Formats: sequence, structure tokens, C-alpha cells
Amino acid sequence: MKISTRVDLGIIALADIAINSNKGVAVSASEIAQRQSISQKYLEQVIVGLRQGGFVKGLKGSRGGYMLSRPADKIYLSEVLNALDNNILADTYDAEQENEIRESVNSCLWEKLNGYLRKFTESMTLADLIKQCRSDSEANMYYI
Amino acid sequence: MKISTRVDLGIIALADIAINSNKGVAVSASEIAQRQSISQKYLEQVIVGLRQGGFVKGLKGSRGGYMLSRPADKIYLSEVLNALDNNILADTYDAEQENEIRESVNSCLWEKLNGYLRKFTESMTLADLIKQCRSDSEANMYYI
DNA sequence: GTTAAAACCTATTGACAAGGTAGGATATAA
DNA sequence: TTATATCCTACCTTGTCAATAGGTTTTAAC
Repeated sequence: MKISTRVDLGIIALADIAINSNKGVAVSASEIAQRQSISQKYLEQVIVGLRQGGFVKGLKGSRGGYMLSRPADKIYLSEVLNALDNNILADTYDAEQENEIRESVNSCLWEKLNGYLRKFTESMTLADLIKQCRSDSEANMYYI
Repeated sequence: MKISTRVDLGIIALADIAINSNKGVAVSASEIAQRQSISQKYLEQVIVGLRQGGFVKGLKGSRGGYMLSRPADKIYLSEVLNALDNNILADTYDAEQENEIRESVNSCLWEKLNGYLRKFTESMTLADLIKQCRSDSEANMYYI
């Protein structure tokens, strides 16, 4: 599944902020851009999505930057993905299709795939992610 | 997961061909277009992908149309999706990322999501899809 | 043979989003 | 007061999607 640069940078930036911000010390966009070798200006735009989603808050001015606005174990990846992108976890169709084949393909294929994506991302938090594939999250894997 | 019209139509058309073609009787693009209420011209382009993928063969001329070139239980949905779209089942990244966070995000998140999508679509055939559709509609009929 | 029907081929178009770039306005700690 | 940072707005280029259009070739039926 190819994902957009926007989503990728958003997750990376959020993880970077979670890892590199200590008590009261914010992480600036320039730091992140440097560490991750990306465009600072574009990163700022991506972080807007993270702020509007309620995951980070920005501190203006000198020594400013970003901090998590919630503990990392209360930030679910499903929320983050939805804030950064309208497509990944969206329903495949906007409305119900009348046709029989279409309906069936939807319920047999697309809804199931969407279900897997949602179930996984709703069960994984930012904290899980930055703990680098804890064996825990292996246990959350489920098969068809 | 929002999917493109191209992929959606491709799956629908393939299912339509599988269901409506009998021995030696091909299904024309105009039939499909009428049944599914879609543009015939666009459908023809989508079917090019199905032909190049080796799922259908076209019969030119009067009384021509399309037929499956393989039994429906030998056509895996993963193959079809790959033939219609370069993104759905593709790796999230083209190359390995050097950065530690990126690698972690890739292995903990994207590779796992891709794994689910692949595992599911590699285990489901066109025949399964159609069969499931049929039992679905039978089940629905009991409710009516 | 003629004809109708169908796949097949090529080109073009409009709309839209992705992925930036750029320049500034505003807030704030030192 | 100044440096530093977020925040805001605008623009631009590129590519893809979805569709339209008009043909050319092949073939069964008459």
C-alpha cells in the first residue's frame, strides 16, 4: 500500500516529537527537519494536521516547538491516520450501491479489508510504535 | 480505504464476465456497461488491464466479447489488484530507509498493514468472491 | 461479398491532489 | 530589543484519474 509523503512525514514527526521532547522541552520543526532530512516548510504544513487533530500543541517564540498534547499511549494510530489522510481508513464507497454484484464485492472484499486496517490501527498506539515492535503487538496480530 | 474507479470497475467487470459467460458464449463490453450502468468506453480501457493480466481474453467480431482465460478458482484477487493498480499491494517504501525511526515505523506499521492486505487477497479467488456473493444474496433473500 | 457488431487502438481533455516553495505575520523567551 | 519559533496565506508544477471521442481491425451471420 503506497502511502503519501504527507502521512509518512506526519507519523515520523509525531514519533520524533514523542521521543525527543522531555518535560517542558519542546521539539522545533527545524530540529525534526534536520534529523529526518526533510523540508522544514513542508513539515510545518504537515504538523498543522497533527495540531488540528489534537495530538501536538505548538509553543510559539524563542525556545518554542512542539510537544505531545496527550500521553503517547493514549494516541491511537487510527486517529492519527484519519487526521492526516481522508482515504486510508475511509469507506471504499460513499454510498450504498444498488447493484447486486457491487454490493457483494463491497461486503466481501472492501469492507473486510477496511475492517483489518481499522482493527489494527485502532489497537496500536504511538507508544506501541516507538517501543519498536514490542512482542506485544505481535500478539495483537490476527489472521483471517 | 478509498479505491479508484478503475480498480472497482475492473473487479466488477471480471465478476460479471465470470457470472454471465457460459460455455463458448462471450460477454460484451456493452452488456456489462448496461448491466452495471457505467461508461462502455471507459470500461473497455479498464478491461485492457484485465486482458494484459491474463484474466480474460477478448473475441473480436460479431457475437464477440470477453471470457475468462482461466477458471475463476485459479484467479487470485491479489493478482487482479496488482494488474489494475500499482499502489494497493505495493510496498510502502521504494527503498530501505536509513533512519532508525523510519525503519521502525516501516516494520511495525506499514509492513504489517501490507501483510494483512496481501495475505487476505492472496487467499481469496474470484470464485470465492462470487460464491460468497451468492451465499450473501441467498441469505438476504431469507430475510425478505 | 456485404454488413453489422464487436474488440482494439490512440489521442485529448478537465479536474483535482500531491508535493512542494515562498514570504511574511505573530508570539515569546532571553 | 532581538532572535527564534510557530502560524498563515498564496502560489506553482507535476502527475494521475476519469472520461470522451473517433477511429481501425477482425469476424460471424446474412
